[in-house]
Amino acid sequence: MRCAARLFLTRSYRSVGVEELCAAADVRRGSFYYFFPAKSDLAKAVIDRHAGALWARLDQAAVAVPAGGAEVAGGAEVAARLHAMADAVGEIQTGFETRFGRVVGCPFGNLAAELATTDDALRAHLAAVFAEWERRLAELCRAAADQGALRDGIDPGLLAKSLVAQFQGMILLAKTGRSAASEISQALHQVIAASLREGV
Amino acid sequence: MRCAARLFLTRSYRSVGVEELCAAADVRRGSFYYFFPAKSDLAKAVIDRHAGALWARLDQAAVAVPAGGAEVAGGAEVAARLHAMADAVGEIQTGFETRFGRVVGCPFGNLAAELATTDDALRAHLAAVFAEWERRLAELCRAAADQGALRDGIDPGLLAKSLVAQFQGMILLAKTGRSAASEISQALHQVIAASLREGV
DNA sequence: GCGGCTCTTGACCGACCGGTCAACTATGGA
DNA sequence: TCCATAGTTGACCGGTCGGTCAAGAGCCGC
Repeated sequence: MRCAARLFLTRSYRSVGVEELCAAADVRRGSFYYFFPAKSDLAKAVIDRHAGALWARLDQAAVAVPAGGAEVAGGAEVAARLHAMADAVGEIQTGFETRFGRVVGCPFGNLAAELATTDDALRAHLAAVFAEWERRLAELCRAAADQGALRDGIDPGLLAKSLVAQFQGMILLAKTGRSAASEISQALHQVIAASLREGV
Repeated sequence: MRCAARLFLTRSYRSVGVEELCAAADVRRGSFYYFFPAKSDLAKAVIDRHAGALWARLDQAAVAVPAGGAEVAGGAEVAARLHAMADAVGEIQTGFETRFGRVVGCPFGNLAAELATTDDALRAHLAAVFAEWERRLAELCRAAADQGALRDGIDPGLLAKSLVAQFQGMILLAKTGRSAASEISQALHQVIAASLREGV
């Protein structure tokens, strides 16, 4: 599964055959099919693995923000949490960038773009990951809205979705244009800052 | 080429073989290779076709905005142009949605995600399209900045890239989550509105 | 030693992949 | 009428795809 994660990330799902997958892991072809009914089940397992890592990273980013006493700060804490989330996903990508020498894309986004139209089970599985990601951000955005930290006209739910989209889009552009991973979190910070009221 | 555009869009590059491509166009396999050296050259041609359509649509959106007398409006015109751009790309997607019954993704984004890591020539070709798209938006954003229409701290170049990314990300989420195309332009409008000064 | 279980192995399957090719036909100008 | 050129055709290539399977290996309690 570690090898699969690496190969799917640096190349793509369809471009990596079961043969190559097994060779990389020093496993024989037949053994693979003893544990996985099909190649797509391996992909599902890889997705779950990445998802677990992402939730852990997001949780870690959330607790890293010192809890300011309740809402007295007028949303400063929730704003810091949003920026911390942006940094967290940005750091995951810079990690990939140093490991592989270039931006390789989001594990979910890559698979989603490639397989959403051809494998409905994987599509649904990835949709659930995106939904959970959005839900976590929406919680934060709603909290920001409740504290009056969002500008007029900003819908917290749409902002949450926009942030996931911003990340997915930036990483696609970085991967295609061979640009640096640092741009990704920059763009996220700018969108967040633009959505928050002046001064928070 | 029309058939190829449809099949690449509704499925994916690698999932559609040359055989099927030819069958859909009622062309024999050998004839195809008389005109295209390889399957990837067809993809390149399809990309160019889509790109031409996109530039035409963006130009059309630009002239649709009535030119307010110079910069006296304090950026209202340039703001309208930005929103018109968002509507234009949104309409392209709703067009696809009605044609195919679901959000099928961006012709460039789909191919970029799938092929950026496995076909460097196509990757570079797509990167050029994204760069041109960004350049067109950056022109608008810089004009907005010159007229003082952008909020403090908003970098026009980064905003331009963010808008392309927002579109790419939203469409990926819509495609994966089987949601409506209308969300795409909504998110774009919200990002644009958040980046502009109050009142413009 | 034995039976039963988990796991491994490599040969094998049909289907399909992108791409080639020599032979053929249709067309249009001289 | 003849020829050159443009375009067509379907058989064919080696390679790879995801997936199957019967046989066997290692290990366990008994």
